[in-house]
Amino acid sequence: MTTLFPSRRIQILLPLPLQGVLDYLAPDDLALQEGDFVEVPLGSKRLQGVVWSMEPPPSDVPDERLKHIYGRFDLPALPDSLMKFIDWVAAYTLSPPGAVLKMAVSVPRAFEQAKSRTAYRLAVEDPEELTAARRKVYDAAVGDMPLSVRDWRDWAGVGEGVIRGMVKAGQMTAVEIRGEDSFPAPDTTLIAPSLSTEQATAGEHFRDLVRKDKFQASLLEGVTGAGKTEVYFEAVHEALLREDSQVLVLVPEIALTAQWLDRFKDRFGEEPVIWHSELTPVQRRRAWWGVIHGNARVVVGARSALFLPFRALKLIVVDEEHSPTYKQEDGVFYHGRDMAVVRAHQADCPVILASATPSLETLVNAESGKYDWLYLGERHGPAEMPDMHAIDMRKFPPASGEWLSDPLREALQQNLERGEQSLLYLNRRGYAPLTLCRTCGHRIQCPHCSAWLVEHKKTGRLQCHHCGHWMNKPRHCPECDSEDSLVACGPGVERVAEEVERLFPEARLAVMASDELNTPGEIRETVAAIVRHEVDIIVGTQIVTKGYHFPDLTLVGVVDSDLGLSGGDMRAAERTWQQLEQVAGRAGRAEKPGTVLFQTFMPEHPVIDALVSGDRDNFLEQEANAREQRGMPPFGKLAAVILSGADYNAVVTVARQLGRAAPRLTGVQVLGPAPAPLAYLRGRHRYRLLVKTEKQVNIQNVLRAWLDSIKISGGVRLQVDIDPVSFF
DNA sequence: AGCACGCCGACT
DNA sequence: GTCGGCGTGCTC
Repeated sequence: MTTLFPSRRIQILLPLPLQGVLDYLAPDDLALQEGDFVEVPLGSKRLQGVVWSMEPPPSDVPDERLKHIYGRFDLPALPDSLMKFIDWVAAYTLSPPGAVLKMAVSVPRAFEQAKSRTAYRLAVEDPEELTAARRKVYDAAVGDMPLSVRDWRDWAGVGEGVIRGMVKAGQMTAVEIRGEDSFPAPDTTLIAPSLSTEQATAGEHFRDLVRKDKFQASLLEGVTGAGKTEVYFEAVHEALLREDSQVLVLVPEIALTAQWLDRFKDRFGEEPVIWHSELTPVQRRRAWWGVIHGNARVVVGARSALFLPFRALKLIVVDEEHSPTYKQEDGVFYHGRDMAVVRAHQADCPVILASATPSLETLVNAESGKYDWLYLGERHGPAEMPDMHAIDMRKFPPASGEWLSDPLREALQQNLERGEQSLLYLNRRGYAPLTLCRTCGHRIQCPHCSAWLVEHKKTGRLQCHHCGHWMNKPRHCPECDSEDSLVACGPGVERVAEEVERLFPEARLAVMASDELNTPGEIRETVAAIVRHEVDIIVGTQIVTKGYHFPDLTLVGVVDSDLGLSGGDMRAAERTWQQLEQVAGRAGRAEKPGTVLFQTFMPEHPVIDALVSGDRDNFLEQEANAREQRGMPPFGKLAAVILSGADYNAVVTVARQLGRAAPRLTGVQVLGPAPAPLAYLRGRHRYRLLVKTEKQVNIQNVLRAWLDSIKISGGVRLQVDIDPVSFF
């Protein structure tokens, strides 16, 4: 059948987890190019998609089954580098390309035409005669930037009538600008802070890379407090000197970067464009439009910012590159740090991975010369590295129900007397991680997960940290019904805070945990209060490790240094070291020297030894050797196949079936199936297989061939996690 | 991801 | 005899 209007076949990628692209017909007279946003029918719905190819390969879907596209949106095309990136990520993670596209375009009302508004710019260069008011307008003008009448009024300090008069007189012309798409450009003329010699050297190196305008990955390693941010700001500055350039800075958790934003504003006069999943729909749309139209020059964001439609990416920075938060573990499983390197490669621009405690993966690449390696060994300004000591808890056991040893208590006391700030770190939210019945030994578990419920005294609840489940703390044991027999076991930050209150009733206390600080504003406020020294002792989880600078903080006590060392995870030691090194780095960041005390039951453990002796090279080398021997990443490849479902038997059946069909190839090893470490999560039973291959093996091909050979049914879901980081 | 088609329990 | 459960499969 021929259609009335001549049309051609094109391929559209829809932001849905479909197998691939779909063919559509587009009228010949509609100018289209790859990357264009179009609207198409799918079933009974209208959907937005992207032209993925104008020359589709032959397909077995005949022309007469094809539908016509409705039309094209008036938007810049999806940049070619992003299309390549989407295809690459899809192939690498074994995800449908549409699922990856979804991450790039899931912006409310992204395709609607923005309301345009009228702005005015000066039309005549240097008019000879001007009234005083009009003179003011000329003096206020910045380049030929168009402003609305109202903005001119406020900016130049004249009445609106003056502007309208100038329009009438032909001294100004009207331009239509899109309603929401402008961001103020960062100011590159501000005076940079003075840098130390090593900072300046590293900064110059990065400026050079940016000027070369080629892909190159670098590790910027620097002890905590060495001023890495100022160094990569040099690179950001250099990139911004180029016209229409864009820069992406990835941070682990955008909610926690208030201090970072302040520093950026000091350096560049404006706040960067912010991107994360908690943005309101309006903010999201505004940021996305700013990026695709090119006027969002610097974006700071969580890992999902990698999928923004940058037109002219000239630099990517991954701050705190070791952070496990870069790993996305739902939907499309990807590692933000690794994908940032790929993104930079495709955009052909430099990428800087910054950390005080680099991941083993990155260090191996730096050592092999694949990445440039810049090292900052001195703290900036007068600050020195803190003293680190282990407290052997076997020698100084606290009384039952208490968690702070005598040496740590004494150190806190002295620090208080000196009027300096202290931080107690415990990576455990809530009051107690376990509630136990003294009578029958019952442990209160989450009904939907294989995990204990954590007591939160503040809310009087027992709460699951893996799903949303909670219950009020009961008075009777749910198992044996004994009254008042439930006891809290182990410490969380709330409990340590309680102990501090008891010990130092006069001290001003702040608890920093995600349960206490819900919004970026609350975090900002608490951080500011600490900086103003309105707090003497901080008790905090994870979130205190996020690069804060507290000048008066001189003592850090790690309540349980051993937490996280047990439990078979190949990254347990590395991660614990990173975390503790980062916490330790909060101490003594200004003039006053810092002390760090690690409470531990195994002071001889390599992690504790590495921290106390400062010999991290030796520690990391051992870690690397251990992994190399076992063929683990980064020396081999690893993927996890996770099966989950509400019906235990169905899950096990599929798992066994997969295990039997496991590929038998040289250089490929399949481990399992075995119950996944969290064997029951959110009401689903979980089984896992691990695939380990030698480095030269294409693990994706192995997985595809294997997984395609098995038919999965019965409500069982299969997820593939390439390069898994957490093993839960 | 939606949404429609399709085979087995409690209602007018 | 029909309404409806959500299990499987398709959408160009």
